[in-house]
Amino acid sequence: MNKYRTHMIKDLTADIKDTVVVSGWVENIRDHGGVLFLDLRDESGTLQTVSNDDDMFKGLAKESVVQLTGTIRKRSEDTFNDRIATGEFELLVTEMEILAESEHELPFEIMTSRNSKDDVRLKYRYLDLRNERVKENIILRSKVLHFLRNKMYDLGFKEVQTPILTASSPEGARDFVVPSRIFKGKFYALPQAPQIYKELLMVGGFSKYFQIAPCFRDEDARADRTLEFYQLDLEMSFVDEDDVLKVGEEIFYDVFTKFSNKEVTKPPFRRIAYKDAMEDYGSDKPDLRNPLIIKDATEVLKDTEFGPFKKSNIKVIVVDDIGGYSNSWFNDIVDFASSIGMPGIGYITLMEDGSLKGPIDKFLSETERKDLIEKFGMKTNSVMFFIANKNLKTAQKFAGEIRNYVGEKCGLIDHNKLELCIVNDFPMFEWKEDEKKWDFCHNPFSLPHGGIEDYDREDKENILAYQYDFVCNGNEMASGAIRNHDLDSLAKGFEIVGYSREEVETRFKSIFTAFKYGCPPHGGMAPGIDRILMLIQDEPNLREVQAFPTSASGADLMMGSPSRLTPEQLKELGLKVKEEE
RNA sequence: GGUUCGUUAGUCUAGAGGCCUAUGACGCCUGCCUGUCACGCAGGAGAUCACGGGUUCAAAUCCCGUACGAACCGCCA
Repeated sequence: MNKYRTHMIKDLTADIKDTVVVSGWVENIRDHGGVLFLDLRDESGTLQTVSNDDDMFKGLAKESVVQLTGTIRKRSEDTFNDRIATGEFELLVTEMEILAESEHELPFEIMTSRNSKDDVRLKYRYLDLRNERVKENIILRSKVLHFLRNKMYDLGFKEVQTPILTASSPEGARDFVVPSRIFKGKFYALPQAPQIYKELLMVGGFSKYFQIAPCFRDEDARADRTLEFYQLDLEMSFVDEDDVLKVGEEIFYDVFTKFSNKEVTKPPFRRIAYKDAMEDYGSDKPDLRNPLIIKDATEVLKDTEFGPFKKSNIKVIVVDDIGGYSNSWFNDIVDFASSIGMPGIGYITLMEDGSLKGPIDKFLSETERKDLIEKFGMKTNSVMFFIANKNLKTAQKFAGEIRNYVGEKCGLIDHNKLELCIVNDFPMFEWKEDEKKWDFCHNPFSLPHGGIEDYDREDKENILAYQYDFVCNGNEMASGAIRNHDLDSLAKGFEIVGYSREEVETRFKSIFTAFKYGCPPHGGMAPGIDRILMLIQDEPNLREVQAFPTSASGADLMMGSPSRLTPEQLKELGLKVKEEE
């Protein structure tokens, strides 16, 4: 191949007769006195090498970079190692050259790096990356990117790159900003998403655009949310909602079936209206692996004497076959409920003799008992949980959390499934009680179902938008919409949340000007690459599928960012920084 | 901004007011060993118990604060 290696380790076979040169890292040395083994690792695999020279590997530290020359020798059958691909042969080393020595003491052992705490791993991420599983995640990421890119080209999309230095946008997440040296006192912003650019591409005549786009949001991170992440951003013109959803279904189905062994939902995915998702699952990202469905018992219990249920929305969840569980089992659920801020959670068990048992029972009338059992299909030994709250949304949200918790606790979740659905028909507006005003529920640029006339409706909470999320196993995987390409309609939507037409035209100048010159109907979506990888690899944390992640607080422990600038740099940028004492 | 949990040799970890001159494993160093493969055996070095303050006769251990880490709420159109 070249002067460093004749083969990558994965390309070695037992029958190679010529002299072999391989290079890589020393994974381990086993000295048996008279016979020594050195495990060599390169990007492609691991190889046992052997020497009978006691001094051959003397003083050599693990993880040093070496070049080994020798010949391939078949192992005797009783010394095969079926744990590595090269386990039926070894390299008899005649010569070793140390290309780069490593410290003898490492921050952690490569083989078990994933057991170390996150901060140590991130500080020495390049060592962590040598770990097989960590490396595998990043290699898989490469494969998925390759696959998605090919897929998009196959589907007739054109890849277009849009600026990273762009303008701060008034809506949405906080922007990361970059000071301009030339325009002192002015700032660029990093894109939260290439939203406006891709719509302008539609105006520019591109009908199928995609980009594997970096997105930046200056908001607090979570296990499934980082400051910067990648989306498969796509937009299409002359399409309706179904056209876009079909593309999304194909992308998700293909990428999951290709890279995961789990059972993947076949298209078409179930469409669930936002309202139904909230009602049945207590979430706009329902985990459909969980068979539990939330029911509404408000009507049945409308005359209840039980204080916490009075004048409340009452949600119930029935779980079969758990009636016999211990008090502490149920107390754990009560503890969970209190940990998420619920005032309490009631439950009743249907006994064999048809009676009900549990803390709530004594507050129920005979009619209520009968109705609850019949209406919600309680069987012997099933338990009904009660989630009550005066605010409907709160009741739904709490019920959704209980549904998730109990579903997992009861082992009802099939972890061998990737269960997809599409939540759509999001409401355009929601009423902000504290501000006493309407606000956009999702994306202000989405098209309302009824067009511009919709905005004249009195029941603004019922105005629905062509807006949709792809959801998998309870994770929001992609978000998208058919956009509103009518200027008057857009302006009217903004009016409802309190912006004058002049204001809107100034704030969204590019869009409002561009749309005056013939904007085709268009829509799109943006699947999250990191979350796709997280699900494929079953990682609990997004950072496991990123090559160089920051800590959850956004600090890069390896690079030391964010960092201070020198006074000279600040001066050149025209910036003054308030010093910490 | 808030809630919860955490921080003990290079790494992971034990520890519940005096049994701590801090446990164990891995790693590291030295020696032995001709077939191991997360080799084995023997020996050795390695920890101001995150930092600052307090309570106490006595603190790794209890309390307060700070820093850092993790999960979550807010936030993320």
